[in-house]
Amino acid sequence: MMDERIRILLVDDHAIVREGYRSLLEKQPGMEVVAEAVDGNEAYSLFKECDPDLVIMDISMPGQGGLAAIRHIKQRRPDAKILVFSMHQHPSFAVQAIRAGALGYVTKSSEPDVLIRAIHDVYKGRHVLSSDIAQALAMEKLAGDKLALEELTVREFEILRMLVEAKSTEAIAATLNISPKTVSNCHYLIKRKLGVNSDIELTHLAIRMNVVNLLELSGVREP
Amino acid sequence: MMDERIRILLVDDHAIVREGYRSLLEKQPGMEVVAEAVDGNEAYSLFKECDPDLVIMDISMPGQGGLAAIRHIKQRRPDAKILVFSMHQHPSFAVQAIRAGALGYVTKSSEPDVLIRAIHDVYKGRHVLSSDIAQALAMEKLAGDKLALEELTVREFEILRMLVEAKSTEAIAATLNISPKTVSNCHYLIKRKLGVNSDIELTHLAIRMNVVNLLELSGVREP
DNA sequence: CAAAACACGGGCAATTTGCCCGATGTTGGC
DNA sequence: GCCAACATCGGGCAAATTGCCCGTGTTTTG
Repeated sequence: MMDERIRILLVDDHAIVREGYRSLLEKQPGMEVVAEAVDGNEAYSLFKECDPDLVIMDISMPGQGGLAAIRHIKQRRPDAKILVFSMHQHPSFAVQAIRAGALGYVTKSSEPDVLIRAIHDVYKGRHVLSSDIAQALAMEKLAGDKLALEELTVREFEILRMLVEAKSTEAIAATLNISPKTVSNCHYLIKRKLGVNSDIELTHLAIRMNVVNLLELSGVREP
Repeated sequence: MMDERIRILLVDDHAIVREGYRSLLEKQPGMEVVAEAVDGNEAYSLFKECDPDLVIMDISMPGQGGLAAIRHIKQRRPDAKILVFSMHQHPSFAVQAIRAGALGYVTKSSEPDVLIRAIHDVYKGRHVLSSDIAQALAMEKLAGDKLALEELTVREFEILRMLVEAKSTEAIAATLNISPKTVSNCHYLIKRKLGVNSDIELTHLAIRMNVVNLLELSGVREP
């Protein structure tokens, strides 16, 4: 009865962020970090091994990304509790994460207590969205500005991100373990769904939608 | 004599990252976090107020970002020790940060001990680059893509700009009163001269080189 | 359980790309 | 005045890619 601590698997590629989680969660009597992973593959392996009560996951990681890991975990255990904790403010990310099977989505700008509350909620099986995201989504809905991005499937979204990072078709195919032809097909479907007819337009759209971080592509220029 | 702890000002907009720093730095006897800021403005105010020995700064923050803050601080106190700790692997960031006046640049993927070492080095006035960045910079030097842009003829540059604005080959041909075939040829020559092999890479390069205005492409940014 | 949606990939025509070539200016040094 | 160097302009053609359709398994959903 005493021992109902939430056993947590932590997934983030930044050591300092993991340090932050640990430090934060150690102060919570009802929580315990039982494992840490630095990418999607390790996340899945450790999930199998540890069978945690809850997973806190970043979704922008090198290699096999977080979305794939979420689907993978959900496939193995459909009732897994996954809370995504991402730096991306753009609501599309939240939409994709929830569709991939996450129960909650909280931005890294959120205060620690928001995260703690989100963990409790997700642990109880409730959906959680941090307020900035919820607001952005609401705005979008009100404006009727349904983003074409949300029409994309999780897989397509995943491939889109790799494409705009200028990864080659072959590289993407190798990463995802699928045929280059499938990637190429997907590339075409993405372009059709988004209504663009060149890779350059696609890149613009991706930048505008914050699918990729402008700052990662550009030298920083500040006034 | 005993009390030569390095007094540190921490600047990062993510609470969890600050938590991570604090937790990490608390374990270091020679270091002490004397203040924390969440953006560039607050960083400058607190710098004036606290006069810390060293500043650890993230550079991708909302509002007037970290680079402006670095310049501002350096202007006030040219011998200020600033260590940039950023999630961005792209070397442009490091270049910009160092130019702005930072002494060191370490990526967030780095292990905690790398950060600790970097702090000591920067405190002593030494330059520090994390090894992934150093490697990327070396690569860039070898590739020499900075000079490549200057190899372009005026015409090529003109066409490049239209291309990255997502104008079609036909539209460009019509505008310039030349054959679409010429534009297509030029497109190829540009890619060859710049050493890229896809339009997406071309777009990235163009954005990095400021051939196109980021703000024109990026639409509305989230708060 | 049936229908829809999705992931995956083959096939194939229609473009586009990559690369080479030659025909014209036009600029600049000798 | 002449040659060289270079930029501009485009044709040609094989190789690669794209656009589009299709069929097959597998989940999700109503």
